[in-house]
Amino acid sequence: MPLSRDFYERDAATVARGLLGKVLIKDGMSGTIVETEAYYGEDDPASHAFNGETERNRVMFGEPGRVYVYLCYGVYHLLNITTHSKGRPGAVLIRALEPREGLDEMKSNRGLRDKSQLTSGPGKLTQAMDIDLDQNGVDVTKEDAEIRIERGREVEEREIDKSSRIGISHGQDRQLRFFLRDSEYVS
DNA sequence: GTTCCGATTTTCT
DNA sequence: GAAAATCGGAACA
Repeated sequence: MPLSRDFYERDAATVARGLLGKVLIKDGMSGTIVETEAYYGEDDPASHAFNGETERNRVMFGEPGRVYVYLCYGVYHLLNITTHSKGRPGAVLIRALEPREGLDEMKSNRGLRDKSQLTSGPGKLTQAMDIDLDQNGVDVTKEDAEIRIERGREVEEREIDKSSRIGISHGQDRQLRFFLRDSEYVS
């Protein structure tokens, strides 16, 4: 059973923390989420929503629990899940996974054999799972959705570490990156 | 082992 | 015209 919409209809940092240990599923491939980042709206200069709604970031302004995919540096797709509520932009960037099922297909998609390199970064995991703009707007709370997120194991507070977000030039003061301290798959 | 650089596209100034 | 939520390969040590 996918997580319900209530799960996503909360503060972005709360959702980012809560997603650690959950399982991302697509096309028979799956992985445990081990690293996330929270993004807000008009008060967050690092967020795509900072300068208001555009065609690209529209889904961030819609209902929570949806996939927001966009192209980074014109090369890599990055996977986010929307949070907060309709009209209040927010999203969680999925930065890294620990591969669980469908390893052969992920290796094929990445052209790699090394398991630890399969999904240890936001651009890598979308390549491994074959995620691109086609998945933008998918509702991850639906049982038959192309991309789903289900309950994995419960994560203890002591397993979680946090830091500043990566690859941004503004808003580095806030500790909005969350990851499993001992995971080998963190970027 | 580390550091540097290019790819490529959307958005905003 | 520049910057952006990245990655992998090349160059060097």
